[in-house]
Amino acid sequence: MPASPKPSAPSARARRAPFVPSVRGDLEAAVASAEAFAAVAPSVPRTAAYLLDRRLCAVPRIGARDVALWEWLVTQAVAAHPEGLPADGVELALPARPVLVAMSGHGRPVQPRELADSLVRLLGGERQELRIGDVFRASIPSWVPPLLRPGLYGYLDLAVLARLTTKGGSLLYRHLVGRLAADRVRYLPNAPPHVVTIPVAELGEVLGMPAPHRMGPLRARYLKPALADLADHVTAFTVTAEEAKDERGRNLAVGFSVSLRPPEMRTAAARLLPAEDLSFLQAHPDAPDFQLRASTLIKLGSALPSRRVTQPRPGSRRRPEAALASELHAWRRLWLAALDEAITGAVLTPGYETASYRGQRLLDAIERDGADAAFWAFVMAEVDAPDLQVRLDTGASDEAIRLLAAAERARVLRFREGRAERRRALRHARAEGTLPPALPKMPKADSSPMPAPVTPTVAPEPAPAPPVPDAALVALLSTDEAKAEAKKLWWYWQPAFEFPRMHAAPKAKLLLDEDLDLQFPIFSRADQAMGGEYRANLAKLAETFDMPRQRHEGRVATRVPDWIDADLAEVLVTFLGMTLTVPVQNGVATDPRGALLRDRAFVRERVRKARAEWRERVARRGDAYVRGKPRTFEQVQREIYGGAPLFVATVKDRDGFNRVAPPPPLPPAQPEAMPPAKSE
DNA sequence: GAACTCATGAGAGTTACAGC
DNA sequence: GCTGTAACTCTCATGAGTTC
Repeated sequence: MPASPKPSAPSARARRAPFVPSVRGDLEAAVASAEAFAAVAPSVPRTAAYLLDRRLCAVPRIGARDVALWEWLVTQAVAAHPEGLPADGVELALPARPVLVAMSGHGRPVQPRELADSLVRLLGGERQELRIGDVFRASIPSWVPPLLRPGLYGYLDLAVLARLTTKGGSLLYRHLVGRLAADRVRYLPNAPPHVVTIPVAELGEVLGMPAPHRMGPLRARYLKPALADLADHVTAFTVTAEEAKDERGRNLAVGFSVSLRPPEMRTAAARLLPAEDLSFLQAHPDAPDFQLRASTLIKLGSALPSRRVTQPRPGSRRRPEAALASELHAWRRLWLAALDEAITGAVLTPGYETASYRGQRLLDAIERDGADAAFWAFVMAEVDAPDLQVRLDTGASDEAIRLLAAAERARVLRFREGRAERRRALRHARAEGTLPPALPKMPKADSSPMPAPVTPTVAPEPAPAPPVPDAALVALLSTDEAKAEAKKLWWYWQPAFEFPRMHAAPKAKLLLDEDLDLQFPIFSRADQAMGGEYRANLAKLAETFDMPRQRHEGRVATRVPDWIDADLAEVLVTFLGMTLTVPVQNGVATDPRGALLRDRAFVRERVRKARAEWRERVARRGDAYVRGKPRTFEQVQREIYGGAPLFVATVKDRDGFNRVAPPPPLPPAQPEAMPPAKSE
């Protein structure tokens, strides 16, 4: 007799909302030029099944550039069908210009005729006569959609694909990314290389070599050029190959040793951390040139596995445990020590002379890439070759504690000096008349001395100005005065950009109430001409950041909703507050109103998604979860076992099989609502 | 005898440049 | 921005000789 069907409890994974893969990097910004494409380096998610499929390798006469084109086509198809590709394939009509950028990784712009040739090689059919501004047709064959059904994902870097020159290199890169995804390999510092073994015949297929697959030609014509290509252009990992032979010397397989490189800042994922964990940064600022963003530390925590928490064993399905907040603070202290060493020249270790991010080289990197990128590179260099962290191990000596304290004091002095310098510059600029004088505490609406380029008086008018035509609006925002005002507005937002949870809502409210009219008269007039879209964005920013309160709740401090994390906070400030500051400064604000509307729509979508994800997470954590309080044993167990009841009462049925006991009858409805009389 | 290395040449692809 | 062209580079197939 077959066992009675037992309804299995849904696992935690099954109950979780499915992971939605998305492109890393701004595709739209990337295709502006080949340089922008290399800088943004968009990465696209692909399932392991798709990456390990060999039908693309078998396309006759396929080249490295064809692979780059192919991945671009699939990316566009996925973007056009976010709910899943149709089973019978996808017909696309795409502009030629972006894809030419995505194929031009070798320094020379690819020409439309080469795109046309590539399309014929990949998809067959009639050759299309193309020009750079044309739209071309492409069809994704029906074998692709089933391979892209959700599963394990790896990320292909499209900029790497554009740079690779050999077809073996491109195909091997795809295959190795697929194997890393299938084997769930994640970065761990000092982890041994992950070995991917591929039999010779299979390797021939992977590299696109026609049969017969003999090791001699395979090695000389495909494998060596491919490995050299990967060594030159792939940034995510390094790979070496070793051939395995049998006892008679016959080649059996090739073992690829893949070492993941430390994650890059742009690809690291941000995660939710309690605000109090990183409020330390806000209370301990550095000089602007060296100030780190909270989001950088959060990303670092996600990218670097913790050394204090026991990590999952190799091959485990579990993700590595992220670094603890205390570990992030330790990295920050080390960074301060390195900064102090570089500025003062007081050498701490021999690495000062040799390491890539120490001494003057560290200061150069900060000037070139910014403090956050330099900090990231410094930490990754220390992870690879620990030097300063050995010297400054606080458990080893008191001297290390003294050095770290000295670095902290140096940070305070830097910050104070920078602040004093900014104030001196402000006073100097006001004395010279390049900046308006300081505003009185109680501003007079009728005596604003701010010079305006077109009309000198900018007092708020009772009736809204009639809409200015777009050309006039663009002209208004193209003057030198408007550019100066945009620069001033950009600086005005900086505190909110750095510390959004503290400053974003107050800044938005201040701008709405008085500062926009008084300090930014040109922007105020432009906003009136745009129908008040900028003010609407500011109102949206203030409302999103500062939750509405009940009457009995205090209104002094900003009350930031729980679902706003550090990244979303930056997005809100950037897209609602600072939208026009950069384009106006650069003189490229051709459609300011459209930009405001687009940004608001983008933010609305991000907010909706963040709120939905937060609700889902809270619901998963359990009914009695309170933010900031440790969960009970039972809550943790429920999460582990996917909500299945921890203890199940059973009874035997008439056949003698144990069944889940029916739930006990509910207590009588609301007996305590009407307490019985004491006399009873 | 199987598998490998090496040399060679054809053809396709890539790159750079001039001219429009 | 496009086209034509020549030089260069790369890919691929093939065959002779060598090694195990």
